[in-house]
Amino acid sequence: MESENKIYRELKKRLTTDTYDHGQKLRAEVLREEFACSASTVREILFRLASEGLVHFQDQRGFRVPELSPTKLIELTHMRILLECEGAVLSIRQGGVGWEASLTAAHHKLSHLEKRIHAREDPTELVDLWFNSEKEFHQTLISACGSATLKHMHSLIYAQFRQQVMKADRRFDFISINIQQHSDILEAALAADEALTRKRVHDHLARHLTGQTATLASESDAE
Amino acid sequence: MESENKIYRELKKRLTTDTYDHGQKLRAEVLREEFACSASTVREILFRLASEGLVHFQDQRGFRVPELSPTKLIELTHMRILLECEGAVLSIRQGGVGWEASLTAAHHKLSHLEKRIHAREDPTELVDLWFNSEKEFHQTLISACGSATLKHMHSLIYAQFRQQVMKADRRFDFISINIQQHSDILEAALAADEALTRKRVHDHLARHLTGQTATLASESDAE
DNA sequence: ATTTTCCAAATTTTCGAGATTTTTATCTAA
DNA sequence: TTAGATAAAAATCTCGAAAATTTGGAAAAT
Repeated sequence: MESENKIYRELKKRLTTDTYDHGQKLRAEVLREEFACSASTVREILFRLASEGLVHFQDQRGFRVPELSPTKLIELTHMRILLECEGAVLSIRQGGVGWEASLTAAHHKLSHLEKRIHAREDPTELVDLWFNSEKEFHQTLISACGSATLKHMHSLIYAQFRQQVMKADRRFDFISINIQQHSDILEAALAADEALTRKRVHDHLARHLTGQTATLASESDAE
Repeated sequence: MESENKIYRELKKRLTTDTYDHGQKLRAEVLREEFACSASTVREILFRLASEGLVHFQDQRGFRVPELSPTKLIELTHMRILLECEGAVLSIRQGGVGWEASLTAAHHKLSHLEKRIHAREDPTELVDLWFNSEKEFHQTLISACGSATLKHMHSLIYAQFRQQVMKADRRFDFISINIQQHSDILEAALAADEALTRKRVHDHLARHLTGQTATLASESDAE
């Protein structure tokens, strides 16, 4: 009987880091057993995740991991660009030295990790670390925007975005480009160049705007 | 035993149109009785509304209508400006004649209603109609943006915004200014003037950015 | 061979009661 | 009188089982 919040976090993590397949059914009975709690508790958590967009709910037909959707990914990317540009610019204006320090720190950790990934043959073990570091960097970028609402919206969008790309991102085809882009964003932000920051955030995310999901490898065998 | 979705919609309506007071406790037992369903069903719906930000949940302490918060209102207004400007500009680019027609229609209905309100001594009966028309106009404004995600985010923000101002808006102190501003937005949008549309959307919402909630009248007696 | 109908199994949804926690009221001591 | 502790009351949370719905497959009909 784990604490409800623990189960929520564990499920959210699974839903955004490749444990489940897109389209897979989430049977309440199975999860109930796995987490040693009642079906109602699982149901409650699944509803919560459903209204965050991380699981798909259909009346009388239960819960599923949302399908891969190129359209959805493009929309989520647009929203990320909109929110992160706005948040970054506001942070530049209001953040001060404390924000610059934490952004530098977040970038340093991310950069270090990305270089390790780049050097490795098989970076599988580092995937989870990367998910966390990359998220932290982007969250820090907008952390001084002054709006809890904007940050909350961003975290909702980011989680759904992550869910859409969780399979593809595991291969790190883009890692060397990414290292450069993260540095570029840091540079522009520290220089307090608002227009340049916007451009670089946009460019960083632009590769998801094409519609080609780049999902070649393992196919998702639903159910 | 009403259908779950019906209860959800009814509760959402109450939460955004003045039926409840800010800070009021939402006792599961009371609602259970009122809607003739089980406590678990009510609980489920309240959780759903909680993750939309329309009710406040505290572990072991139940659910409440969120408190009035000037800060929150400012943040929500910023988000509305951000989302509506983006959505309107995209709609201008992609909408075509169909969109222009429906925006004109939505404005016509809203305008007609606002003139009736302006003419009346006591517009109380028209409040609910206005809530719907005003919402429809702003939703139509962004309806051709091409992003279901953006529209969904906007509807989340709009509902919370409405909840924050539901008491103050009932008095319609602003109605004559509003009539003009809605016309101005329509005009700029039909002229496909992106910058002007942005400015006018901003100006329309700017009165909520000051922090003065203008809550003089009835005080919210919690509990 | 294909479609339709119907039944049984599996899954989801609702429910009310018992366990746990918070809140309120009362009592005692400083 | 105030503060703290204790007990009673009220509310929330968890749970498993009953009710309702969907799904899968066999039998019947086209």
